[in-house]
Amino acid sequence: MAANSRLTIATHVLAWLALAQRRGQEVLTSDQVAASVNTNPVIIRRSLGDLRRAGLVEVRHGAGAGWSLARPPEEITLLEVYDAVGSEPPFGLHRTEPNLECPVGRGIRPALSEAYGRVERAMRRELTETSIADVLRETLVN
Amino acid sequence: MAANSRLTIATHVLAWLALAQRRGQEVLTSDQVAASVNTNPVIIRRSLGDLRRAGLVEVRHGAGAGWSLARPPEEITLLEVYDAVGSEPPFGLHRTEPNLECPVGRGIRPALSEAYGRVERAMRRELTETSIADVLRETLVN
DNA sequence: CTTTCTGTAACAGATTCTGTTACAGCTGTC
DNA sequence: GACAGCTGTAACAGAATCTGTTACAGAAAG
Repeated sequence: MAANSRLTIATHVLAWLALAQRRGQEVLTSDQVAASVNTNPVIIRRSLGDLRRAGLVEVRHGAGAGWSLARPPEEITLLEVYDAVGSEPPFGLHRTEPNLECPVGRGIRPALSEAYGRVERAMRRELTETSIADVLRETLVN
Repeated sequence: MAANSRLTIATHVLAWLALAQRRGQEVLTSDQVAASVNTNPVIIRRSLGDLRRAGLVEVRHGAGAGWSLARPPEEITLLEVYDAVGSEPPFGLHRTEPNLECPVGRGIRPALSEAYGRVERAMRRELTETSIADVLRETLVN
């Protein structure tokens, strides 16, 4: 499967908004953001819509419209972005129900759910450790 | 995207082989495994092929053919299974190259690679903590 | 040599993601 | 209040991937 790039796009958008803000530019339009990400403005608006619903960005309508961060970039973690974009969990259970007459088929789904839950918690814990400000700092040294 | 169920299928297969072995059944055919997972035998053979290439199972040909674990189930971790089935990493970078004339576009890929690397390492560390024997034990109490 | 099952190719259907066009709706400014 | 600028979202196309299925050549035990 093609890896999911939604977290990447959303993080790119937020980092760019953070930098623009630091440079004194209050808002950016989806066209301006799209120019940095090098994709279609609608893709950016979809991503920004996710981020707005999660309370991470604000939008201004009318003339001079555009987007800005709703919170300081130091306080926005990658976990919030991850949840905002609504990615699928990394592992899925069986698509078709296993044979419930087999002892393994009967009990494996709760067993795997627990194991997968531990892995996802470890992943989420690590996503908490990086903020948009961290990403921006790392970005600008490269 | 539909979550990837390859790790689930492979783990199911290994747990079933482990239980059969404990019950004195030396080998299982792909048809027998498919009956427990409730899917097509070719799906199982594809999964078993991955596991064989990783050295986790052995195959016997000819009459009375079938599959068996190559190592004790206590020593097979979910990380090995995860690597064997060759899943995509959970996060992908941009599909199209970002705008390199933008400071964010220029530096964000290495920055994100590092952050994603930390997350994947946390995930892999946690996958090491569960073995096929653990999964089978949890499965049988349910 | 026969039988049994593996290994893999080829293909169909479903699903998902990105990218694109199009257009209605909101809101400052004049 | 009309206009202009940008958002929000629907609709659709193309590419990619995954599961499931059929088919068949190949290996090896007896």
